[in-house]
Amino acid sequence: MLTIGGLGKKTGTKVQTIRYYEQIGLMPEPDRTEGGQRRYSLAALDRLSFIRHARQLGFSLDAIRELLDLGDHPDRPCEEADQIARRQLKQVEQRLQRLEALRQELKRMVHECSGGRTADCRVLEVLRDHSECLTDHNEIGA
Amino acid sequence: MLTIGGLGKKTGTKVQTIRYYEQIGLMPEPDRTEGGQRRYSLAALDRLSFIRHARQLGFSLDAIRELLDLGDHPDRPCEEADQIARRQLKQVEQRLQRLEALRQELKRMVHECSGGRTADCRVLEVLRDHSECLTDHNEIGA
DNA sequence: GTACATCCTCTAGCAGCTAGAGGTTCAAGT
DNA sequence: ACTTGAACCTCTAGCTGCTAGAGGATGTAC
Repeated sequence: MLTIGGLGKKTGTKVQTIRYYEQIGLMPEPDRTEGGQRRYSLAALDRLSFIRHARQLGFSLDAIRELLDLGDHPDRPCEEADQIARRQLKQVEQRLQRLEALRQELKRMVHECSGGRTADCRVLEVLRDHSECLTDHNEIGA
Repeated sequence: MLTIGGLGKKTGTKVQTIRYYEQIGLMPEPDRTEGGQRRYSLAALDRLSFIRHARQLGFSLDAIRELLDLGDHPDRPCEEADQIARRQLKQVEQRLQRLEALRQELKRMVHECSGGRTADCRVLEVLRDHSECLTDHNEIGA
């Protein structure tokens, strides 16, 4: 039986975050000691590891919820899980494209700055005038 | 003199967002009609364009605030602006690296899924067991 | 028996918006 | 001059995914 702190250490999760996952129903309510402290089973450790790993791969908490549900029904076809992953992959690829365009733009900005007065700063100039951009970067590249 | 809606259209910004920028002091308080509606000058249009463009390039509102300050002092050296841009470039490059690693992992996951039952789903399996990963993806790739 | 690390709940905050309620103003058409 | 209706106003609350802090209780080791 793990304390919440122990579980946090094993999974690289802050204590508050674990409680937050419980609050939003992503982690089940664990057993408690007589004094009211949480004690976690190995199943909880597995589940949290899954969640954290999926987070690291950029899945949203909603997507993770779906994936966890699917994992609980081993006999259902796995198409859904596959689709969620494909969707995620697509998103990642789109973000990559946008970020790459941003990188180009920023690089150009920085390289053209020769270090004079701000009045002549290419960085500020480019920001002032979108038409100088080589790429369309219409969405935030985050 | 532009209405807030007109300004929004010209810059691709939602009306609420413009008011939000005003609230946090990124946009100055504009003139008002007798009835209390906002009316914007061309200077305001320039400023908002600058802000939106910088946002598209991924700068934080704080960074933008700094950049705007620098733009208001044309005689100061532009090193600072350059540094802000370099910092941003670095961040973008780091994100690109992480996202690329995630893409690999997701691609592998998806390709290995042969479409059976969830019990045998590679997607779920990989998520369950981090040790199957080829890459370290310790931070969220967002 | 006492120290003190860890736990508890609760509330509020972060970025950067976005949406809605409930009401007012402006400009165009008649 | 009057009416319509789109666009404006303020205010509050919500989104994601946590994170931090207050103020107090518990558990464990010595």
